[in-house]
Amino acid sequence: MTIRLYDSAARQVRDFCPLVPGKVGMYVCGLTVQSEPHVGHVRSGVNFDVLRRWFEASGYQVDFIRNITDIDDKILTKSADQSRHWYNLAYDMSIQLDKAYDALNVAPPTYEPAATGHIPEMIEMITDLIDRGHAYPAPDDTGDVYFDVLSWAGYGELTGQRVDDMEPAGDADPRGKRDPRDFALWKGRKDSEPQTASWPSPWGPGRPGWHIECSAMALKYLGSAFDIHGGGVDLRFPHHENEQAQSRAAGHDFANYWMHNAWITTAGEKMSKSLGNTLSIPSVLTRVRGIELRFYLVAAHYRSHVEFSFEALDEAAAGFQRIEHFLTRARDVLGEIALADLEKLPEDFRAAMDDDLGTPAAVAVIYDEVREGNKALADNAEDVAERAARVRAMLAVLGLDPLDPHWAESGNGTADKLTAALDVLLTQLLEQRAQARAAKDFAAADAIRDQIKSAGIEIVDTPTGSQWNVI
RNA sequence: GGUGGGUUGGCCGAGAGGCGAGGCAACGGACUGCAAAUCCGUAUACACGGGUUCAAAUCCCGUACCCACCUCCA
Repeated sequence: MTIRLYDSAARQVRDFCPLVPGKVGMYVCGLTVQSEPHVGHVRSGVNFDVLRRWFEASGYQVDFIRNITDIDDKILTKSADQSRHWYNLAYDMSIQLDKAYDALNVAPPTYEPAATGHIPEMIEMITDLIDRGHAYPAPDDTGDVYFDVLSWAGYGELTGQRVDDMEPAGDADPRGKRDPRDFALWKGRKDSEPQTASWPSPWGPGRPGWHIECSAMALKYLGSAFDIHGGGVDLRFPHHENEQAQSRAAGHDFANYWMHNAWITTAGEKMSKSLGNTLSIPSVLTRVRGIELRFYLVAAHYRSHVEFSFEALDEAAAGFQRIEHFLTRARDVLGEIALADLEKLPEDFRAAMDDDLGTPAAVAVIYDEVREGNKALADNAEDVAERAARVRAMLAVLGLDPLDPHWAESGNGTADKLTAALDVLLTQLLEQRAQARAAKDFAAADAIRDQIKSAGIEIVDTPTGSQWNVI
């Protein structure tokens, strides 16, 4: 069975053929840590986490590099506005980002390199580009170094654009450029910028341009050629176009496949422009749990534009709870639920995932299994066990297994203790209600049920007795 | 101006020539003391106009509207 992926460079779905059999090297552009992470930011994290998990489930050994860019124009501007050190802002935001990823069960990558830790590697690559005639230091005294776009015939091929149709790059003062579309590899330090934001280089003190860090870090950790490069669609141009141009101009094959996830918008606007912090991860998590937000993101195809709404988010949460309830009831019957072997994943599920990560169809398979499992709950424990194990395994591939300890609310066992304490109290109440029902004192029975419900706990009556769930 | 994507039922969201993905909500039924949960069933779709075809939501042509990128962006 072959995994097929949409390669945005080829603009079509291609069979995935790894450069080294059994191994995958993937590089994903993480964030520029300049503001609090919101729902849009983490979509990319979740989507590529699912891809990574599917590769691993399919038997690949994955080397997954996801960088953070911790120095750039915006970090300097914003930190100055907030009267704080730029590195404090970047560090603070990277901590927030880690928390957001953790809240959504986005597994840490193999390594998360930061741009500022790789200045020598970047300088080396820039030097190489100058030696090869594809870059030049600005002739003025700015200390800038530019990539020479016209010297590289392949420029524009990733995004299917002709250089003549492009607008000039605005990332630096254009006076030193040979061509207005040339982009900065190195930015000479300006007097207005903090000393701490500059590094020595053959061209004087300065800092890296925006794109070079990814080329340098991908080269260092994944080698001259690697399998997959990913990121949000907005990065296709200029970021990825420029990365590919500079890496190939420096003699590297670079990425074999390019994958881009689509946007999440609100009210038709992309999130980076709108709504401030109302859609920050901590804020959204006051409304739904992390696992529900992740389900919302996974239930849509990664290349589909998602129009975010709280109504749709609530719907997704309700839908996910149906899956969870099946597992809860199955566990009550079975004691515990095994995790099915990956070879036993339903064929439809595998086929959906192999087809360019068809998570919507994969989720539909989970619902089919849940429906059949719910039926079996009445009289066929063996069937329940098999189906529940498959549901868990499918959810685990999507990072959505509710029984994964990652989702436990606290790491110190408090949640378990509280659950045990509640169970003691509720068992007594349920016993009282059972006696009332047996005596046909339904008013008393319903009063107990209402009281429990007002505490946010629902009662599920089954032929073998009553159970409780926190709603 | 250049490049790419989209418009599917009350809502979300798949699919890509023939059998109505799935979910949420709604309605009817089963179960229940009544509910809840669960199961069974029901209805409501492919932006518009042409064309190709035995057959089009799907392919082609045209139109409308929306969105993204064109050097800040996940």
